[in-house]
Amino acid sequence: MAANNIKSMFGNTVRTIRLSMGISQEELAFLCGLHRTYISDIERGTRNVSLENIAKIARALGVSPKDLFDFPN
Amino acid sequence: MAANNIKSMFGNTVRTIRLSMGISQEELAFLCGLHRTYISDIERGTRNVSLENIAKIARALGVSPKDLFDFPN
DNA sequence: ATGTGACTTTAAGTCCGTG
DNA sequence: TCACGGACTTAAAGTCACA
Repeated sequence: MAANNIKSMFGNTVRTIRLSMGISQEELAFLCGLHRTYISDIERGTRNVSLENIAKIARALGVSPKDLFDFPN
Repeated sequence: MAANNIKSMFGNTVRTIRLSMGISQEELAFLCGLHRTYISDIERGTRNVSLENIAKIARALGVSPKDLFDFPN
């Protein structure tokens, strides 16, 4: 898993925060108002998420959008 | 102009950094490998930019992606 | 040098399912 | 509970002419 692209790094960050909250992908999907398969894809780094969904995910995770980009560049 | 949505805030941040570099939208577009009018749309907050283009823009501006989200939630 | 509406092509995002 | 696929629908990507 080459995690050196923005989609993978974003997905890994989402997964890490979600697991730290102790919730499932389905629960996060519900909190975001997004589809469960979409969250799965995002965490695996296969989706090119756009701004409004980044905001929804950040809100659902209780962080600010920039926290989802807090990986070593 | 509700600047309290993520597209507008992202666009404003891009514009601020671009202007601090003293370059035009056309020059930024060239550095990004994106279209001039697309950059214009982004800065005005009318485009729902996705991860890969966020990465291109950050690279062109010489910042990390999270710097483009450095606004108060 | 930039804003904007219109447009076509591509990919985002949904929803059905399976092991 | 999640990865993954197929088949969709909607929206983003990308381009243009003109103000």
